[in-house]
Amino acid sequence: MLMTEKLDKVDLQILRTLQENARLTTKELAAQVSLSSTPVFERLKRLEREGYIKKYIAVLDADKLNQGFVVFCNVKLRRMNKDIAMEFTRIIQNIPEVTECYNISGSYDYLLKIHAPNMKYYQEFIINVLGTIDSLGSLESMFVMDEVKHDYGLHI
Amino acid sequence: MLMTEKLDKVDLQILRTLQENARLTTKELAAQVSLSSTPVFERLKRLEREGYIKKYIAVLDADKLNQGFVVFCNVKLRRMNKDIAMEFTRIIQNIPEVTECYNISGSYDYLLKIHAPNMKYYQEFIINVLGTIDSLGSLESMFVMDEVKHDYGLHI
DNA sequence: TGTGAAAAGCATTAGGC
DNA sequence: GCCTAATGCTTTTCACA
Repeated sequence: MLMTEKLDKVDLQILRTLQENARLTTKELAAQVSLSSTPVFERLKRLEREGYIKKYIAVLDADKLNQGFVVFCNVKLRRMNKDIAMEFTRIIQNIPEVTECYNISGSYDYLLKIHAPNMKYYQEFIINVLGTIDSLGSLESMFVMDEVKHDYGLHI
Repeated sequence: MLMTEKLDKVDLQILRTLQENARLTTKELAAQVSLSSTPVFERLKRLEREGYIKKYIAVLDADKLNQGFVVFCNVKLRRMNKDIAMEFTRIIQNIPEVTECYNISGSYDYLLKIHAPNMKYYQEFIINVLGTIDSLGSLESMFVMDEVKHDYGLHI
């Protein structure tokens, strides 16, 4: 990774604003930072090119789309070694219900975030999908009762 | 919440596509679903209006923005009752390092996701910020060593 | 619902400070 | 770096199938 120049206040303001609303026009962004469209357009392209902006996404309503049953799942592997870990992470990539997976420190090896339509679906998912992964040792489900806070965006 | 009509295949395809790239033009979206711009534009407005699309965001690179030290933190309250829970969640809303907070089932009451620049910052954050919350009982940090998977988008 | 055409507005480039 | 001005697209509206 090449070292890139430091971001100035305007760059940071652009990033902050886009974290909140990625569909603003260049013109609207420009108004926010008190510049004309041209420099904002160029800065934006630079920020994309240099990887500060990874992608633009639409955040959907999980409840309305029948994916509102959310579970964090702690996973311990059968044994933590390279082959078993690689097998596990490879399989996880192809399970769409698992939307996030982190290798973490502590009593467990991985933390998964799982989206399902409901408890029944989740129970069957555990039995028929996660439970069949050979590299998996043990598993602990933490059901999300309430999403208290979800900032899409960093504190920059 | 009013009951809205069911989504058809085209609506779902639009949502799926926007989860991947929220900056596609109406025209590009239209090409994907083999329609002209007009109906796609109208469907999009409807999906926004009815709340299927909550917002559009730019996903930034946390490492490049000095927020790449990520920790999941299990929190147990001093006592789990309404007042204490409300106080805790109110405070959490105003801590920018805490990007996510879930009320969960299990041995702990809350699961937090925290972004920090580095371990030293995090340690001071625990002592000076989280540790000073009166409603907090105990705390367990799980450090993210690797983000194995992060799908921005639901399986729809 | 859909199409296609037209008006209004934006993104993008060029030329200059 | 920035600006303004010009261009070619896109979005958005409208008339109509």
